[in-house]
Amino acid sequence: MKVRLGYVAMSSMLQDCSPSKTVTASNLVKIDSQEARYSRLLSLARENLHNTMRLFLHNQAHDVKVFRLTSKLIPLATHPLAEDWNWYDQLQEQLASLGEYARKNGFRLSAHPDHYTLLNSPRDEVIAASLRDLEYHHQIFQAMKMDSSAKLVIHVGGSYKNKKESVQRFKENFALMPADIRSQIVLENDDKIFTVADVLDLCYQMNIPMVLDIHHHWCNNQGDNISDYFADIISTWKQEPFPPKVHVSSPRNKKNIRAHADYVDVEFFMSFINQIRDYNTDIDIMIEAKQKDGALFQLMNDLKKVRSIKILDEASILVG
DNA sequence: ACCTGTCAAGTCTGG
DNA sequence: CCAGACTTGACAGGT
Repeated sequence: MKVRLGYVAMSSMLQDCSPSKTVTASNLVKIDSQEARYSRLLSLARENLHNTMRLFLHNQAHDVKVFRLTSKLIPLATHPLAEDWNWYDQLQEQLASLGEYARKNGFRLSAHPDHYTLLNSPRDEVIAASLRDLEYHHQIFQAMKMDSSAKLVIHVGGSYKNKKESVQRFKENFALMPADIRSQIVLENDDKIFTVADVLDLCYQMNIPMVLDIHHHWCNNQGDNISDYFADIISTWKQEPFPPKVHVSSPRNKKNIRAHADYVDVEFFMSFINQIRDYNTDIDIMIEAKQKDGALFQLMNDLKKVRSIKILDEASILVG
């Protein structure tokens, strides 16, 4: 089975290459004319897209095919201050060339709308804001001309003191989402509320692929053994062009187990690989570590010493 | 050049 | 009922 490694949003190796530059709302309102505000936002966005292309070139040069785009590509895109800013038309060309490069090189791209995107909130305004945020992410991929294999990874949401009702609300609100957005959404187990078992159940009912986060499972598992779920998690991806996706990170330390460590521990990584190798399925692993691509390449280097695997290129391995 | 408090957004906890 | 934590990179304003 082939295992490809990827990383999140930004490089710790490239200097001055942030794809997430922004301006604060309070600073933007200091600019008097609407036109000048939008032009400030536009130039930041262009810089972010330019740096994203640099990241793509860097990734391609080092065989990294799995990558998550930052949610901050277009500054304040869903903020009321930018409501009438037509970023889509202005950036369409630049986004299209990113998409073209990504497809040409077989990149697997995703995005991870942040924790404010909650499809199971009981509050209408939260649902509306969440839909806006999902539409924003969807538009980015649309401008890049990517299909629904470019996924939006989200969590189920809050517990609102009643998990059962909260899951029910997720199902109802998810069903109300536009179909093109629905087909892009995948669900991930979280580190506090919805376990692998919870999310897997929901994914089966709603026909949604499931991203397994091994670190979150470690924090939130109700005593479940993860290997009992591998077969079912894998099969949620069977209709998809890409193999199952797994998030891997090491806990920062004993005191702060939910935070991500700088690097991924090779023993920790291999203990997961050794559990899943019997299932003989290709997988893509998103390395979630503070050192980003630095952590990915460090892990690849550490893996050279592991005899039971074969190094295929700078960012993928073969597990026998 | 470097440091620190703050940031658009929601939920949950603890006082 | 309200303030603060949660998590994160980057800004903004200070030294």
